[in-house]
Amino acid sequence: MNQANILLVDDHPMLRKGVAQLISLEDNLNVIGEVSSGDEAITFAIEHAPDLILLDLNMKGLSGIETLSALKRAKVNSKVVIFSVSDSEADVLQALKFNADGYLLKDSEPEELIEKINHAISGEFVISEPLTQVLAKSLRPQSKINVFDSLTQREMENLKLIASGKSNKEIARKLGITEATVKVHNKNLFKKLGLKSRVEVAMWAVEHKVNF
Amino acid sequence: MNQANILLVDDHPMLRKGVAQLISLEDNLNVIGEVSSGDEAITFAIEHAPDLILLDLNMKGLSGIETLSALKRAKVNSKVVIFSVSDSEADVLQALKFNADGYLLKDSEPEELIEKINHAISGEFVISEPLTQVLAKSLRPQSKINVFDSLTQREMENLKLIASGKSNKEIARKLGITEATVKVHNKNLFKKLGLKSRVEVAMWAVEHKVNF
DNA sequence: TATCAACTACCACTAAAGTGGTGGTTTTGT
DNA sequence: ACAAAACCACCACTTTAGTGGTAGTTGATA
Repeated sequence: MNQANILLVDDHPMLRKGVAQLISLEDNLNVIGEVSSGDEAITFAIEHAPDLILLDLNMKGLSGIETLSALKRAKVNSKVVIFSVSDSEADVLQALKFNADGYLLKDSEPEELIEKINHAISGEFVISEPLTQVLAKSLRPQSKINVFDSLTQREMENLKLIASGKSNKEIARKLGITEATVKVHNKNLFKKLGLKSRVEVAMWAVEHKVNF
Repeated sequence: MNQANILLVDDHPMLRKGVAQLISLEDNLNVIGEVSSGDEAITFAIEHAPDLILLDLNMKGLSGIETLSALKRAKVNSKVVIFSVSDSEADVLQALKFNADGYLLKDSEPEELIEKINHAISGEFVISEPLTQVLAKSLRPQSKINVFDSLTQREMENLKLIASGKSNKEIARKLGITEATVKVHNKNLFKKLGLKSRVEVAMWAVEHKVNF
């Protein structure tokens, strides 16, 4: 690849100029477009198929995430790297969920930014280093302090076994009690967690990162 | 805190010496113990309650993860930071799952190691920078190429709704078809995925990072 | 000691989930 | 053009899940 074509999407013209300026200093990178909204980004991307799209998160109109999602749905082949001020867990996770090809912070050092952009173009997933903590945190088990230890031993066991896809009959066999009793524990479990089916219990377990 | 007390756990004496040497150069860090197995680590930790435990993953006898799990179960208050050569996704994720307080690579630069150890002692979760990619990857949706698009539109919709905890009746209403038909789609869905209950389907969806 | 909470167990009943078999429409390959 | 395959829809029927109520045992607490 000679030059990689880049599209900038951000509703702050000044910031676009700054980034464009920075990128234009690299002779293997080329800004082929600057737009200020998600709609424009989608139109432009479909037409010009840039190699990489640097996408702001907080825009008027279509949000960055919506734009990302739309781009992916439209099967645009461009790499899409989020470029945001936000280091909030929710934003980062949502970007990952919708298959962003990277997430860079606006306060990155210019050199780092250029370096990561190059990596992204060559197909690597990139993310600003300070976000490492955020990612790790979202993968670690939760506090477990509240609802969690209001559960009895049996209820806890049922919780885990339900989340493992076991039927009441199997649970009964495994715990050496009757199926009727298993159902009672389930009933109590549901009430404590405010849920109404074993599927919800299973998803609750995932949500709260229960080890089963 | 004047000096932080550190326990080294690794079955390579040479490596322990090296790390101990490095740490002893810092006057706020103090190696109070070196052991070569998980069992010893647990005994020592309970007795001396070190501030931080640097724990190797690949040991003879109790594995690092087993040791970690045992330490946490024993309610040892020490921070436990994994210190390993492995950058494999499985190892990192397992460490997180069992509530490690950090994961550092053995090929880290000495300065970085010291820095991260200090952060860990002050309660921060630490992780070597190269592992960022690993974490991000594990949070991103999967390839989706295989089993995934062998599913029909309806089956896909059912999959998502089941994982959202919806009942067949609710799904039927939402899709504007009868409950009987929903059940048929479920049946086919189960067969294609090789599962036998909606709970398994829900967990499968989580496993494969389906967006629902 | 009286009481409360957890665990166990059983029953009867309702609701929901899952299975086998039918048929009709659209898509695909020959 | 036509058969095969894939998809969607429905019903009847069986199995599993969930609810309400009763009750005996144990261990902790007031």
